[in-house]
Amino acid sequence: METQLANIILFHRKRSGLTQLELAEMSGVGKNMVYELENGKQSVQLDNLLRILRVLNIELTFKSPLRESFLKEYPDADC
Amino acid sequence: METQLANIILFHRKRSGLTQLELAEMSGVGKNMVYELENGKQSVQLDNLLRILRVLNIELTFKSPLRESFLKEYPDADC
DNA sequence: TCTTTTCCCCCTCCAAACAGGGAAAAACAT
DNA sequence: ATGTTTTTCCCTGTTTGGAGGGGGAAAAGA
Repeated sequence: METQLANIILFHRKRSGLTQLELAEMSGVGKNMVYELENGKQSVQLDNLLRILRVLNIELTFKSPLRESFLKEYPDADC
Repeated sequence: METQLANIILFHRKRSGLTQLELAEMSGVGKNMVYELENGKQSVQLDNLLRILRVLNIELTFKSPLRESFLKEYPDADC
């Protein structure tokens, strides 16, 4: 993840046949947001990122040593 | 994900035996950040979230229909 | 019970994110 | 090559996140 985020978004946007501007408008964010995300900017609001990922049909999930233990305690967590 | 983020962070913090303040200081963010994240606030800076996840040893990864295709084009992506 | 720790939630101030405009540059067509 | 679309990257005003402080509630521990 981390630095890959830019590539992930770019890749999915291209595959979706969207321009930066189209993706921005569909996501309800400014056009610069998409540009900046695709260029590795990390100082971005989480909810803005999530809006974009939603349009691109990308889900975030987490991995950690405690994951199994967590899922046991929160059985209906979709992550 | 999404709304679960709060639970994930709380769960991992507790298991780590850290207080909100300790986690905040170790992560290099303000004490309110941890509190807000654990209370479901989505308007949070991505890099601040990542700092906290790093301390808690939580990795983010993504899931999408294009994932396999993406990993083929970016073989050394750790996500 | 009394004490200490942790959490909740208010406040203010400052820096920074963000939107939108615009124009040059690059990419992609025809 | 010429036109068209897309991307890059300025700039500006507005908005908001976020740090730090602090007080009181709540929980934990003695």
